[in-house]
Amino acid sequence: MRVRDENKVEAILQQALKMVVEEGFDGLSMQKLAKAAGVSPATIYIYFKDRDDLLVQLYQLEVDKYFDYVLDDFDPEWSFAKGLSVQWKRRAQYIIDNPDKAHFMEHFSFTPLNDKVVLTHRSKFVEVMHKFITGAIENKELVKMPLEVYWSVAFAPLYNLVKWHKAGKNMAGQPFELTDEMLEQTLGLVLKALRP
Amino acid sequence: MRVRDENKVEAILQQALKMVVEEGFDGLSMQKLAKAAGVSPATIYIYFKDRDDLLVQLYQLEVDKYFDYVLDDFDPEWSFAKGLSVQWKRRAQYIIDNPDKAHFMEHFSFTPLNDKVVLTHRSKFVEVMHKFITGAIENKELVKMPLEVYWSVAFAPLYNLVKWHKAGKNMAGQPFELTDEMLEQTLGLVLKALRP
DNA sequence: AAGATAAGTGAATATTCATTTATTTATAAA
DNA sequence: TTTATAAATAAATGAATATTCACTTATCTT
Repeated sequence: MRVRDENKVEAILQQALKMVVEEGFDGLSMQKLAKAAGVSPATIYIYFKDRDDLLVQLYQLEVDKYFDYVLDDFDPEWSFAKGLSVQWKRRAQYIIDNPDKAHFMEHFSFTPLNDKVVLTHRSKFVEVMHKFITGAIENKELVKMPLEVYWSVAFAPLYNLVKWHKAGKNMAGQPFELTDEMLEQTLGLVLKALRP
Repeated sequence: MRVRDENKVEAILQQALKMVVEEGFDGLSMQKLAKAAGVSPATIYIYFKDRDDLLVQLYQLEVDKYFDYVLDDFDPEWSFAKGLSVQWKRRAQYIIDNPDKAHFMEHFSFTPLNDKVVLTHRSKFVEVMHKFITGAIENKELVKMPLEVYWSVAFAPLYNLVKWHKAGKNMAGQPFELTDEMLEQTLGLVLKALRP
């Protein structure tokens, strides 16, 4: 039996991600992707049922990698300030180091394909987060609030800043570059918002 | 001379927006759009140079409408708390009342077409915002920070909550519905973050 | 070394795509 | 009413699309 070449499937996935970021979802065609990945179009269909399946699998793989990175070593018993700071900086580091992956994940979530995503890894992730903020609320380190409100206040500003940083321009089209100082300040503001 | 039918161009634009939201940018074809709008494909090319031009114009029109709504009656001389609250609630109202428009605008901004957008109305908007927060900083009503940091902390959480509300599920795929109480609380947290 | 089997492929399929062309239609001005 | 003109269209164009098919190739097992 001929052996499976894992480089091929990895090349397909990473080229697909790159093409979506550079040309949008409507810029991704199977033939162009095959050429970019150095395989035959038919090879893609060995590993993926169809185009949608490829994109959904790619998204799930990237989300898993991201959450693995963010959760690594995380201990829900940490103080709220430490736990949030560590998570926040991990996220910042990952998405600044991997702007294409971050852009793909966010872009994907606005796509109708988002409805096809099934959750595996993520439920574990949310469990840990839930335990973390429930504990923080009990210890009076965090104002009582729904998980979604916490998450939005804590992390949405970060994603927004990185989005503008990647685009090189702010909401008005003016040049914008994110600095460490801005990140520090934003984290400070977020901590201030959430502490009782 | 035959007279221009403005209903036609409006139908084209609104059907395009709807199709993008429901089927993604790769679900928008000119022939399907023409059929949905009740016109011939060739008619679209009377009003728009090509597919990209249609989408870019649509985006700019929607952004202009949104910002007009948000800016209406706004006075940069208001106190920081009042100015932010008014803006925040206006935004919340508009995007909750017009979920498709909001979704389209956000989705678009992750698309390569975003690079083709030129700014007219928006620079005036940013001017007003800049004056507002500069004044607030001078009056010691707002911590000193870049406009982009202010914007991200103030509004990104709102957009995130509405995004989950529209999807009907949160970051973990669990059912989610945004309540007025959550909105109130989020605004409160944002105000707390930004005030000295 | 031979056989079995899954990986991998190039070329073809029918379909859909964005856009154009030749033509008709409606209306404002004469 | 006639004329000029831009709006509007149906039908057509060639290019690009996702996917499949018949076939070849590499490698493990025997």
